[in-house]
Amino acid sequence: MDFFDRCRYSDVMASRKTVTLDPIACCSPVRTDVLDETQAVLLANSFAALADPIRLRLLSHIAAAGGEEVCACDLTEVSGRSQPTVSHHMKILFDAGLIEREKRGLWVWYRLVPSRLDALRSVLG
Amino acid sequence: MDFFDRCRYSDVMASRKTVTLDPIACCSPVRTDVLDETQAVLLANSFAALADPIRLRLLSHIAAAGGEEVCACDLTEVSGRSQPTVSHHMKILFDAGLIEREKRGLWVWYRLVPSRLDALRSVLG
DNA sequence: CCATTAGATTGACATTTATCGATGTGATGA
DNA sequence: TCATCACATCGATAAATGTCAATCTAATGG
Repeated sequence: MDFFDRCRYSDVMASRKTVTLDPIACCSPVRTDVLDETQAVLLANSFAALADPIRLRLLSHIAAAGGEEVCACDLTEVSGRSQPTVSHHMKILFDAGLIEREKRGLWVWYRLVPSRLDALRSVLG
Repeated sequence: MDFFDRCRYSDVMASRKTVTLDPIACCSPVRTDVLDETQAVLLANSFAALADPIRLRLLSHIAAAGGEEVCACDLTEVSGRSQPTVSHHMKILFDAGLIEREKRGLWVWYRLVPSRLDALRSVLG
């Protein structure tokens, strides 16, 4: 699987839910090369996950835990939104690969995926 | 004008069109502190400007010019969108402070505002 | 002046998105 | 087996967004 295979939209989408490879890793910095259509769609999708104040605060709350996990049960209070709404936003962050989730007993625990934030960051520079 | 004054949403919005100060500069990295509501709204707005593939490609095209200006007249071809649509997207990038525009004669020339990309980037790390 | 040209604005439309009540699902413990 | 709990999903609705044809605006050159 070469560079271009890894950049194919269908492949990337197929891997989004399970995720072992980082779809952003294949994109060069915005600042040096002109993005092709595929890269642009992919990146836009990632930035869209950050383009909502509620999601930024949820993400920031998890990130600020410093590697510790955060219980989903705390997030309605953090965000001031209903449980279905929080669940919806967490799914978007999860699908974007920015957080991992693990269910233990009745509770769901979230943690950051720092490499994904790094990847997005590097795209900007 | 102290830290919190600079973070007030109304102030930031009022300064967005003229821009001498960088509204993002007041925000700490997502990864270390929990964002307050005001910072989150502001940042979400900035990321929203990057959350569209057409805008990413337009921005990337300007960025790839390496400090040179890019003529608006080239951008419909670059993006494959109509002139009004391109104008709409350029306005969003401009309002987000990511590009500057200058009209000379009949043409409009765009250039990147690198500091704004830097600011956004630093928020991610 | 007037015609022409580049780009912005307007208005309309279809699509997407954020939101939440209601309901589904799966784990827990009595 | 059953009630309860935490979270996900569904369905509906309102708001925001991307798109373009038509039009407006301002600069240019005759």
